Amino acid sequence: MNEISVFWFRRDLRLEDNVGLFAALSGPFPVLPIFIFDPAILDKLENKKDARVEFIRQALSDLKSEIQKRGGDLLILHDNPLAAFKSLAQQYQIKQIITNHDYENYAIHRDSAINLWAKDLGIAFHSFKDQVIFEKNEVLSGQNTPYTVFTPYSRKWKEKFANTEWRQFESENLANYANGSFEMPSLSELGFQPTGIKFPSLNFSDDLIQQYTLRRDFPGLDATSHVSVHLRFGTISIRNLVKRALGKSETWLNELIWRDFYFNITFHFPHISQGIAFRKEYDRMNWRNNEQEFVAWKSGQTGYPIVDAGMRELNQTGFMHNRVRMIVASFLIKHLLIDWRWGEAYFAEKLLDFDFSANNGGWQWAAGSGCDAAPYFRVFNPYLQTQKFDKDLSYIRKWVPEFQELHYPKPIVDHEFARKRVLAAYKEALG
DNA sequence: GAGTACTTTTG
DNA sequence: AAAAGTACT
Repeated sequence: MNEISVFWFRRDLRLEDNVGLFAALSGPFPVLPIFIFDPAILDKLENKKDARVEFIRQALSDLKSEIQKRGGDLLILHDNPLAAFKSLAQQYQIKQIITNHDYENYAIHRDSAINLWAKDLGIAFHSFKDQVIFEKNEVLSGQNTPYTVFTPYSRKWKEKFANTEWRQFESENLANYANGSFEMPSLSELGFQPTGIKFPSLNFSDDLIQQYTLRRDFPGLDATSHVSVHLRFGTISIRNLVKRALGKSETWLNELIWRDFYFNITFHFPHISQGIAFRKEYDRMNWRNNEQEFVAWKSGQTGYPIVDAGMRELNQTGFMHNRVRMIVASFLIKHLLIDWRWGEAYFAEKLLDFDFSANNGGWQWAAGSGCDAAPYFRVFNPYLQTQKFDKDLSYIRKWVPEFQELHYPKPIVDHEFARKRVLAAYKEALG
């Protein structure tokens, strides 16, 4: 049997600047690159029209042809990962398994099971930092504790970044692949159907980064970079993005640092992965959790045009402008008094760029229960938000075409009434 | 232990 | 100006 290294792609679906792939291709054995569609993840997706599965397939198909150009092929499996490795080990003499770190709860357990199995067979298992700039205990406070406030974290991050030597991992220039030729599973074989959703194209230029601070808050402008979906699946490298941000926009760089920050929070505070609030006392909240109002929110029928526009953008495209994400989150939690986890779950289902850490961080920020969160008594006023950020109503008109100021359905709850109600609810829970 | 600062606000 | 509290140095 042929001796090989297996490189396991997960959230790093690119050849360029891929740390683990570079290590694999630099090693002594030909590399068999694989990707595994995991039924445990796919079966949880209740809606069988899921654009993220299509995005992954497209990215895999691109990867496949790039790898073929370099004399190998990408093996795409649809199986429980441990079972997949067991059967691979019967066909190849696997000398090592190489991959990049994945920090989510499920992934950590999955990887450690495979690591254990490999160890028993004398197969080396190596994993690399690739997805973030700094991980685990690399950025700690003076007390050697993880930061829970963004600004001091970001100061330390920047200091450390400046004092670190950064190299390129030119994995795309290496071609040490094992021979092979494999079929690609079709969408229907994976149990999914086409959605018709188009992916937002990367809107990413030096010009955009430079104007980011001025323009990013206006959802009617196309002024966001849309890198999030590429970061989610690793079709773009975080190191390249940071390099491009340096010296151009502190605000845009900070957004990338927020991403590292939330990954770190997930790593250091595992209770947030069990559905518990970062600040546990916020779980004493007495939510109303009205099902009908939740349906109205999801479908964009709250009678608040800016909220409805955001939810319709999400439903139709799998994307929502960040300013509007804050508005709809605040509305669900504070105006409707619905548990932020319901909103978190709906975003998880719909967002193409869904990432556990960033999504959970964002929702708990809005709920006041998170690290460095908005104070609970800050209740976004949807009318003022519209005044400030969509004054010409261009965003609202785009997503709510029937909108006419005088003939819009009545709000499902009065703003001032809801504001007082939620302040009382928080006081009761926290007092 | 003191002093400073804290993403994205509102009435 | 006010909303509450605490993380960090």
